[in-house]
Amino acid sequence: MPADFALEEFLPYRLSVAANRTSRLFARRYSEEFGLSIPEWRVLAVVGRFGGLSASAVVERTAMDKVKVSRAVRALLARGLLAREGDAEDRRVQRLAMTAEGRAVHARILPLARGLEAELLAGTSVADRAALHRLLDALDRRLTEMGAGPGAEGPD
Amino acid sequence: MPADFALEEFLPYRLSVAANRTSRLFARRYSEEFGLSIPEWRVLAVVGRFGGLSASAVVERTAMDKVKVSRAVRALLARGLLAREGDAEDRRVQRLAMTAEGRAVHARILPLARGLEAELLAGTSVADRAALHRLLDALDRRLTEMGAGPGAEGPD
DNA sequence: GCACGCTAGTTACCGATGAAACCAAAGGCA
DNA sequence: TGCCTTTGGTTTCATCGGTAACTAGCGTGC
Repeated sequence: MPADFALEEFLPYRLSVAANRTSRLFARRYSEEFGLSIPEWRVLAVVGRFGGLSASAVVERTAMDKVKVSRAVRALLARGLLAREGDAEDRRVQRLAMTAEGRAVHARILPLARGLEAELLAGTSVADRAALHRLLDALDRRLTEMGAGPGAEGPD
Repeated sequence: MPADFALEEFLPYRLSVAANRTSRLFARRYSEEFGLSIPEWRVLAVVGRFGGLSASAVVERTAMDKVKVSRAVRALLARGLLAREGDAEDRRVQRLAMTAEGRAVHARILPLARGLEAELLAGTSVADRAALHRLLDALDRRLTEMGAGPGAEGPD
């Protein structure tokens, strides 16, 4: 059994390092400029795209834990970026919608997010980026087959 | 400002999801079969490869927080998988080495780690994997330029 | 009509995490 | 020598995250 194991080439390790450094960098920017945590920004992003979602629909779309979504929603409600309204047909469900202020913040944070992503990918080839997405797709499928629950988050 | 932002194609998000699902899956296995957390296994891995490291050298090699390394080391010492010995030249430094039992566990966990990684990558092309590593390299460099501290970890 | 199980969402609890404070030992440097 | 900064490493503390337990409402079978 070869003992020459190189942690620095081990995929789970590399992924973890890259994801965490990225998360922290983005978290810092979101937080500095908008006072949003990553879960909050994610919820805002999906509600911004698909209006009238329920919290559990957000859970599906973001792959975040339901507790984390619940907390993020509470924070966004408290800050007046989201509003919610009980569903008439199913009284367990609360539908989420952006407020005017929520839309404003969303519109301002989007370019920041896209800009950071572009900066991160600057200098990489289109082919490599395509391969990356293919591989991440494959990984997602594999993880599901291997019985890894959803769950999406590191430190915020 | 297009509002059609697709979170599910946003790189930081995808990275985070993939890394966290992977970490959790691996953590479960390491923990079930060896009672090791991911930080512990990482420390064991680097000490297994480079003997006689100091804790701060481990920090550099693993990109983990020094506090986390400190805790992982303590746990490994307590379980008798590592031993340490003060450096003669610099009395602040404690050099880490594997015990016989540490080597045994290391030897048994390695195939598990490699096997899981292989399973994760099953069905992906060599070219895509190469692209992935290229991209992760580029990302690391970019992150450093963009002022993201090291830091490596999500939930264990 | 009502007992049972299921889903939406929240709360409670506990372990993990990391920033910052801290201690001890080195290393300039005057 | 004495001071001041830096580094190795641990401890503290506030925060975050997830599992599990809980409440409320829906729906099915009988």
